[in-house]
Amino acid sequence: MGFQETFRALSDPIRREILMMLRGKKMSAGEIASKFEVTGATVSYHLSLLKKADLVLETRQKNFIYYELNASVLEEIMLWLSQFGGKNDET
Amino acid sequence: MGFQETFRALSDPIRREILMMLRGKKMSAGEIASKFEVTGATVSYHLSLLKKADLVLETRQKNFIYYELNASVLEEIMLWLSQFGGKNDET
DNA sequence: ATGCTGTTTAGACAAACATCTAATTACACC
DNA sequence: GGTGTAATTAGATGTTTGTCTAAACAGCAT
Repeated sequence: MGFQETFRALSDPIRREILMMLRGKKMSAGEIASKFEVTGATVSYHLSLLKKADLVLETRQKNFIYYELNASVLEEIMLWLSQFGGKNDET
Repeated sequence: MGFQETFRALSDPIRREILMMLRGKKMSAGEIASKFEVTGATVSYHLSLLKKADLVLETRQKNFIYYELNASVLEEIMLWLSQFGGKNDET
């Protein structure tokens, strides 16, 4: 919890890419890792940060670990951002 | 430009606080710095990052430098965030 | 030109980050 | 119990970050 962790998590391109992949469907760690050039260990590290920031949820099944998006935190961020003029409020 | 810089800029509590201070009114660098415990040099460093991320604009006047909010980049961020379910789209 | 005030830049440094390789854990299946 | 596959954790390493002190720059006033 906390904006610090959330924004930091969102600051890395790999992590943003992971979140985008996760729109709609769950994916296993290996499946996610296969989409990147970096090692599986590195992707695992990124997943752990996303998990710590509460941006993804994990569920175990067989010996796979599936990740899915948790959009609720992103909505909090949107809410926070909306305090800055939001859009065209004062036409 | 780029989400990397923007999110990174938003990840620091001091920088978020500065942005909130700047809602509505311009403030000089010294005025901003006086609100924090850290040195003026440190605040200057944070301001430079905010400026680089295009989140603030500066205007010089006398020997003061005034900063003001530039909300447009924040709106881009909101737009990017809205791809993640936005709200309660699929009731 | 000299000095004063506001602000930034330079240099140093500890802490945090992203990445790798190697080792370890966690399950399932034979 | 042993083997194999999926994934994480540990340890090492180079880079980036946030902070400080001290120095430099920019204007204005004298």
